[in-house]
Formats: sequence, C-alpha cells, structure tokens
Amino acid sequence: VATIKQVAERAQVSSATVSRVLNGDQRVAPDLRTRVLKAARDLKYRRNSVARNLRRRQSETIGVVVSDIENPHFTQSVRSIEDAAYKQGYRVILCNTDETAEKQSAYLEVLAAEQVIGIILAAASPSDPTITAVLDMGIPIVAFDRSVDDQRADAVIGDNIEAARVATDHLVKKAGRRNVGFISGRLEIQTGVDRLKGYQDAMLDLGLPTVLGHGGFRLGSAQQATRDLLADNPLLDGLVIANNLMTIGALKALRTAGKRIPDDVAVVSIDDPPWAALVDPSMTTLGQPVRQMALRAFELLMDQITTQRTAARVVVFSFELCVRHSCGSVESGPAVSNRSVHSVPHP
Amino acid sequence: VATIKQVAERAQVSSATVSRVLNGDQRVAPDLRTRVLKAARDLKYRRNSVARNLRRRQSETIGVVVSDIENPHFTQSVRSIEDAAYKQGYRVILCNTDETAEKQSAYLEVLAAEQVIGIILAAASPSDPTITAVLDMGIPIVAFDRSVDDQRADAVIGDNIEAARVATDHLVKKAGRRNVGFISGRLEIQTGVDRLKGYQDAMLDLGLPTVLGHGGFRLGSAQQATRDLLADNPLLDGLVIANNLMTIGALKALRTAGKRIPDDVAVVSIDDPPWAALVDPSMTTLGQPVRQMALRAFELLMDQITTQRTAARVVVFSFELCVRHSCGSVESGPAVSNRSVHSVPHP
DNA sequence: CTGAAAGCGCTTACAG
DNA sequence: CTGAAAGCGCTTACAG
Repeated sequence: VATIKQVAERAQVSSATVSRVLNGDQRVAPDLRTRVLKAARDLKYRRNSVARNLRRRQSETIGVVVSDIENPHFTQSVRSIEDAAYKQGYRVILCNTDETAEKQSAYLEVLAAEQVIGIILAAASPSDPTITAVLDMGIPIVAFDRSVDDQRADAVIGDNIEAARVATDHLVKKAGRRNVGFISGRLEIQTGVDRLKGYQDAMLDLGLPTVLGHGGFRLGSAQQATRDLLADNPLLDGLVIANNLMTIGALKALRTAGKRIPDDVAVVSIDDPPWAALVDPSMTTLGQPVRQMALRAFELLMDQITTQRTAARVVVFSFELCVRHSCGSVESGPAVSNRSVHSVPHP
Repeated sequence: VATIKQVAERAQVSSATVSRVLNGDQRVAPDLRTRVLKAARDLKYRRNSVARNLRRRQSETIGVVVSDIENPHFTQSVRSIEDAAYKQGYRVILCNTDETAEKQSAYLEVLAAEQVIGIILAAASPSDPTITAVLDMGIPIVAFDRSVDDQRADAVIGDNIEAARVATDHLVKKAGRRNVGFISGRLEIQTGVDRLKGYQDAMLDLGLPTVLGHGGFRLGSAQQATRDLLADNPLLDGLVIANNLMTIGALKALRTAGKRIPDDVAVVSIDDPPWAALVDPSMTTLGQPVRQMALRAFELLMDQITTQRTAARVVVFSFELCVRHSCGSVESGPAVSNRSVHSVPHP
C-alpha cells in the first residue's frame, strides 16, 4: 500500500520524479533513477491504476463483451483477440451479457467507467442506447458477429444470408430432402434474421414450404423447438440449425424422438465447433474463419484508436461448407475434419 | 462528459449535495433532490467510476480469472458465477491467462488496479507471487478448480485423485482392459498431479504397468501425445484422459490411427462437457457438479468480503461416473445423457 | 439538511 | 534535469 509520495520521501526526490522514473521518462538523471527504483523496491510499491487512469483519462485495457460465454464461437474469438492484444501491450477484460439488453447496458457502463480504450461487442441488443452513449464518450466500438444500430461502429460479420441459403440448398439438392425445417436464432439480432432469411429465400426459390422452430440461440430452447417441430411435422426429413449450441439441443431432441441421422432427418449446422467432426454422425456445417475474424475486429479497433478514423467500416467474411456425414453420403464424403468443399463467394 | 460540478452548478447546489442525491442519501430535501435529478438528466450525467473508486477505494465488481477460456468447464463456471453475482448487484469481469504465469500475474494486477472487491481464480500458476501481493492488499481470493500455494485463499476443488482412480478402475475391472494409458494435464498444477496420482495408484493396486502421455490440458498437445502413445504401445486397449479438451484431441488421434472405440481402445474422460453424450461413441466420463461448485466459490468470496473471516476454507466436491458407450457394454448401459451410476464418496 | 474543504494517488504543463 | 502545484472527478468527515 505504498504510494508515490512515500517512495519520493524515501528516495529524497519529488513525487514528480518518481512518476517520471516509473513511466520510463528518459530525462531523469541516472543517480536519481537508481534511488527511486531502490526505494520503490524496498517499499514494494505498486502503481494505483485507478488514480493513474483518472488522471490520464484512459487505461491500457480493451473490453470485450459477448452475448454468451458458453458459445465456443465466442470463446475462440475472445482467445484470439486476447492473444493479439496482449502481445501489443494491451490487456483485455471480458464481460458476458447472457443475451440480455439489461446486462449489456450494465457492462458497457462498467467498461466505460473503467476507461477502456475500446470495445469489441457481440451485441445482445443492437439498439441499446448505451452503445450510443459509449460512442459519444469517444470510446470506439467494433461490432463483432452481430451488427449494431449505431452506424459509427465498425463491424465484422459473416455472410449469414448466404450461409443459410447454402445449407438449405445442400439438404435439398445434394441430400434430396423436401421437408426441410429451420431452427432459428434470436430474431432481435440481424444475424438471426439473416440466417432465417437465407433459409426462407432458398426454400422459396425451390418452391418448397418452410417449417420453423424458434431456438433463440440457446441449447435448451432449441431442444424444445426441435421436439415440437418433430411432433407437428412427421414428414420432416431435413433440418438447418442456426448455430452450434442449438445443434447440441437439436441432436438430443432427435435422438429422444428416435430419429436416425441422416436416414430419417438430415442435418446441417451453422458454425463449425471443435466437436463437429466427432459427434455421431459427424456434422455437415457452415463454418466461419472465427479466429481470422476476431483478429480483424481487433485490427479495426486499433486502427480507430490510433488513426482517429471516423468513417465506419464493415467487413464481411464468407462461410465455408464442410461436408461430413449428417446429410448422408454425398458425392465424395471426405474424412473427419476435412473441410473446404464449397466456398461461399463474398458479394 | 458532464461532471458532478456542472450538475451542481445547473441545479444551484453544492457538488456534495449532488453526490448525496446520486448515492441515494436520504437526508437531502425533496426539492433539492428533484432539481439535482433534473439537472443530471438534462446534462446526461454519467458517474465517473474511476474517480469514485479512487475515492472510495473499492468498486462493485468482482474479478474472475480462468486459465483457459476455451474450456467449457470454465465457461460454465463463469456463467454461474456471473448470474449469481449480477443478481446481488455485483458485476463480474473475466480475464483469460492462457495457462501462462506471466498473463496471470498481469491480469491479477489489472484486477487489483481496478479495485475489484474479490477474485475467483482458476490458477495457471499456483505459486505466483502476485497472488500473495493481491492478498496482502486485502483483496480476498477464492481458488477455483485448482488450489493455490498461499494458504490464505479459500479453495473449491474436485476430488481429483479419486476421480482418476475410479476412471482407471472402471476400465480395468468393468471393461476388462489391461494396458491402460493416461493422458495427463499440466503437472505444475495440483489438479493435474492429483489426477495422475489417482491413475498411478489404481494401476499400482491392480499390479499393472502405467503408460503415460503428456497433454498439458491442451487439445493439440493431447492429440500429439495420444498419437505417440499409440505408436509406442501397440497393445494399448484403454485410455484415461485428464480433461475434456484433451479428449477431443485424443479422439482425433485415435481415429486417425484407425482405432475403434471401444473395441480397440476403451476411453474414459474426466469432465463431462455438453457434447459427451453426442460423440461417437458417447463418452463415459467423470463429471463434477460444475455450476454448484462455481456458486460455492462465489458464496465463499461473498462470505469473506462481508464477514472479514480470516480462516481459509477448502471445499472438496465429488465426481460422478457417467457410464456411456466408450468402454463397451458394461452391465446396464444407460441411455444418452443418463447419469449417476456411481458416486465417488468424499473423504 | 447543506456546503466548504480536504483528499484519494497519480500525471503533467509550467518554471526554473 | 527537477520540483511545486494544479487538477482528474468524486466522496465524506466536519461545521454549522
């Protein structure tokens, strides 16, 4: 609990000098420097960052806010961001909003209060006025995975419409299914809306009727939605699922209902989590280059911070279809974890 | 960017009064209160928590530090802690140390600097002097999942020795295997040491030789370790894996090597992640009551904060064996996700 | 009930 | 190169 003042006293210098030494200011005479360093060591001095941040009006940490910490999509992203940020001398603190607007607002306030220099946000609520408030304070935001209403934020997202369209087409054209259902994510989120739209567009083009279950991006809800869908649609023979967590729920429901995959119901999942190749049967998925996208988000944030750029940027990444066994044998069924059969072009 | 001073000016009161109103002090006259509230609204005042924390020497946030954000064991825990904390008016910020001592030290400093009121720590480095420094500052720490050298910290851990022993016994006594290998976690961590010890003890008691691969709690390392183990031990017919992430790696290696599970190699995994019942074949696991343990850690932290208790507590939870299909048909093989076949007693 | 004033621990123009 | 001093935005004994 030593302060700069105490260190200064012990080293027989002013606290200004102590501060300069501790911050690596070169213009301090070597002998004073040594004295200060020794005194600091003796007293086990630790800088009080709160005071420092108050004075400097900024910290060295960036905030990451995710909507669901239990979703590997986000944890992989966070890991990549943290790695890159740490190497450049930044620290990252992470908050989980649990898909609720209230928590998102609360945590954005916490991060703003801690004077983070920037925020990467996977929004639970894109219209949250706190987003605007944070931006007003001059703290840059990069929307990740999900866009945000305030146009001043940069955004890194996947081509979600195309992904769902490719998934649906695959089930119909390659796997020969006709009664293809869709387990949707949260429709308050553009990403959820877009994935639904891709499915609907594809089915419309194919002249097939749509069958919807609402999973809200949650495992449990998806399980329930799948159960209901199966009960109401005995002819269902294909299923597109809007994210990886919901796929776990849907698989459980399919098993409980005694449905065989792919014989009874063929399945394609959006997102390509680590276990996709290991489940029974292995999952055909549409994966995003998650780590690459996370790095891009971090770069955009750094760019905003360092260049004072004001024009917002939107970066869209393509998904990639990974054909495995959940749709039956389709042409040359590749081995475990083999990828890249089809690459969605970026518009 | 309005300050208390500006609000005070506009409301024609002192900044002390503004502060009191904003902090819910009851002794402020109703008319002043209204004026202050109006002025604050007009100016879009937002409290600067950094200044507040500096002055009060404390915040309302608790810190959680995990060693691997990509491990569902930890993300489930974090989710539970956040839920409970948020309901009680606390905020939680999360940091990832990536199993490195350096990052752990850096993030403990960040949290201490932010004046968090307490820390729940899944240690990457149990002997880290920063832990002691933080404790010295009067910030309580609860060690989670992994104990910590400084005896002043509370701890919530699993009965790891017993878990590995049960896993090993199951492979030998129930599944009839003789050449059972072990993919170990990090041996710098007590949890890693204990799980190894449980395996070794069991094999010793059974009069069988041990076969070790080092996975370091990491997916990729475990994959490599398993590959090496298979190459060196063609007779290997059983495998205990020390955590869930490594199980993914081991399964990949087993498949690549053309080994059938359970026919060629029977597998038991420590940890029971959401996908355990869905992989092919479904995994026999030893699971901990993760969410319950996380809540217990939070309770201990709150207890320390509110009661100024000094005597540290250690809480040990038992694992539960979940028999599925990765060890072959054993007696009454239960259905998917059925649990509770054997409960490890707590010493 | 209310205000003037001190102080949390740091940083940084400003002089010299 | 170094120090005295102001100030970051808030809270809180202390008086009245």
